[in-house]
Amino acid sequence: MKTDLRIIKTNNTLYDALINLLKEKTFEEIKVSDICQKALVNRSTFYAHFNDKYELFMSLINSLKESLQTELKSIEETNLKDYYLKMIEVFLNHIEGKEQIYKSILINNRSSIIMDMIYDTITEDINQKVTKNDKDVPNEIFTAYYLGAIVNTGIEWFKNDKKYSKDQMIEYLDRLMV
Amino acid sequence: MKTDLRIIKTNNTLYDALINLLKEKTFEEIKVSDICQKALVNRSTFYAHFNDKYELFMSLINSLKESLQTELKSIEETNLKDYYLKMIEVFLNHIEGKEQIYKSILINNRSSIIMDMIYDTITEDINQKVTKNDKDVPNEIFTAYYLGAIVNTGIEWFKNDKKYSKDQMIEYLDRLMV
DNA sequence: AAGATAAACAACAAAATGTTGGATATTTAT
DNA sequence: ATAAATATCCAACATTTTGTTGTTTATCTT
Repeated sequence: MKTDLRIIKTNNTLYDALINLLKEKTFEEIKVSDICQKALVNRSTFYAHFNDKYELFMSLINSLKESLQTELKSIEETNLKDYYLKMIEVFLNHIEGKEQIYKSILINNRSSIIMDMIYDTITEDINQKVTKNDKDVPNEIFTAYYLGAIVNTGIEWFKNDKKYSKDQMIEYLDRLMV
Repeated sequence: MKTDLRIIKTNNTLYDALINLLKEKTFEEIKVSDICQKALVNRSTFYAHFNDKYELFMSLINSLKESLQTELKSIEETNLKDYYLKMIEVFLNHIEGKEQIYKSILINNRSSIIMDMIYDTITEDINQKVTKNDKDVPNEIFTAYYLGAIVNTGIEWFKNDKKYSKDQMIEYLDRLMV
């Protein structure tokens, strides 16, 4: 049994409304009524779908997470170094592909949830595929270090209007990772 | 003209109340009335000091920022590598010193604002002191990379109940930075 | 085309936010 | 130690935002 078109439709317009509002104000400043007004959806309908704005937001974040997860699946390398190099590419492609959404969230809001989401998602993927590192350091530390470096660099690149090309960035990150 | 003791007093109890509430719930879930109730401060008094709970929160974050700034001043190294090694120490000491506050914020809440604050503060300090890096990569990229790595590793260490000693962590980070 | 159901609408209750004026308590400065 | 200054308390109120509900209308599914 497939989902009613009307449901998909209102969900999407609610997502869109939220994304656009995020360009104007902080998430905290956005009221449920703002979202509904922009989405041309009745407030009672909103509550039929989500308990509050956080649920809507998390649902949005979750759809991003699912995309990222799928994209990470393409990485087959289990060797640490190779995995990271591939991952950098997948990651930069990912945020570039969802540019509008990421931009709207990163403009007025602190990188927060998004970074956590990305970080967690990649960590899970790494833990499944890569088992040990060559340096003499515990795995969690190792992962925290390199993921922190790569994700943060990617986000900064993105926030600064992608001053360098994606290929250039991959090049830079490769060089730094040596 | 020094500040009225009463003001300092209520401000402090409001901070304390917020910090303790953060151990129990998300910042979003905390209401102004909750804070006042816990602080034994009248709600109208709260509004005499802060426009909303965000202002209180940001004021708290800001006091953390000021400490960190002061502590970073002790670093005199302008050579990049040396700066980072010193900075790691200052940084880990900083979060360990304010353990209770950082813990309360990091338990139920996403690392977000805190990480941004730390990241921004150290970046400013770096930009004042260190001018160029040896690798063939733009400065912002370089900084984003290493700071992302170090700060993230530090936060993860802290969130996981400091499984390793601080000296051990400094050792690990030194090794990874080579 | 008929039945099912989502969305709109309107009305309401409750929670939380802000604001205000006057009484009370504490602090500062003399 | 006391007077003047002012921060806090208190209580009441207006406003905003959140949630909920029952009915009608529109849209989708089969």
